[in-house]
Amino acid sequence: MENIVEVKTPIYPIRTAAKLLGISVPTLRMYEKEGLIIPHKTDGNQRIYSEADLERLRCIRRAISESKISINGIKTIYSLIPCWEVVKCSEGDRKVCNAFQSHEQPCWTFTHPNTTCENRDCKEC
Amino acid sequence: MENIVEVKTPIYPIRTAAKLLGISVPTLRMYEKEGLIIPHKTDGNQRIYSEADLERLRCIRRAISESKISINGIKTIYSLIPCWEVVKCSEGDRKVCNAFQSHEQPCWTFTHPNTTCENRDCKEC
DNA sequence: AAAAGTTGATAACTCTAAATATCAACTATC
DNA sequence: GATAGTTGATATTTAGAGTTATCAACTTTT
Repeated sequence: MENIVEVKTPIYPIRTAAKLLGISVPTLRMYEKEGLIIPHKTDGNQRIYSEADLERLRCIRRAISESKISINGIKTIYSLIPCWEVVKCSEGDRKVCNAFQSHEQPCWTFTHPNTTCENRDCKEC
Repeated sequence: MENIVEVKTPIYPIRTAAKLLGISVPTLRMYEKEGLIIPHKTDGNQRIYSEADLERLRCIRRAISESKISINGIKTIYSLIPCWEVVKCSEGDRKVCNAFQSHEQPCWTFTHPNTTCENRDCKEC
């Protein structure tokens, strides 16, 4: 448990994260714009990445550079994850869930007003 | 039932299929090489496409041109389809199934020796 | 058996997705 | 308050995926 808390703690500013990943800052911001990652932000609206974020980004990087999967492909793959099976949300929740039927975007890019998922955090590699 | 048989009947030679899809013959052959489609072949090893093949290819075409999903992305998406849930194959079958664990290629690009799937035909859009 | 269409393989081309560079305005740090 | 780093937005570059062209050998059709 200790461990899980630690890897999720936001510590790296964008420049450091970029350096650790071997990519540029604009690229990192672009991944966020595409909805592939959602880092923590400071009160002043600056991004801070956790160790878990970096791991997720390494996974994305591998998909792009090695597996030759396009960003839209990754988005679609993420959107195929049936998060409702993981979360076991209610029938009622599903009816108002925007993510339940789309395959264009990962579930976490949608808003989940008034559902079990409101503050959840999904992922997969 | 009649209908299903009809759409699966191979009728179009490659040139016709290419024209109907608005793409070139080499492209069509490339999709096959990538494992996205497996058309019927004549005794003389020439491809013949069914109406169902064309529909599948239109789906692939949309994924590439409109959704901007790379071919490797499509392959991965196809490989994520849990065919074993559709087919309800046995535990024994799964143990010898090459497709059961990989996410690099669609299940139908693997050989299925001595399993329920031996002569099956999967798809999704 | 001649004409039209096919095969697989290789080489060449064309786009455009992905990455980067650059900017003025803002935030953090010392 | 000055230096370093950030933000979002736009413009530019580039690497290579996707497509097409071309080939001699083969198949189909008439």
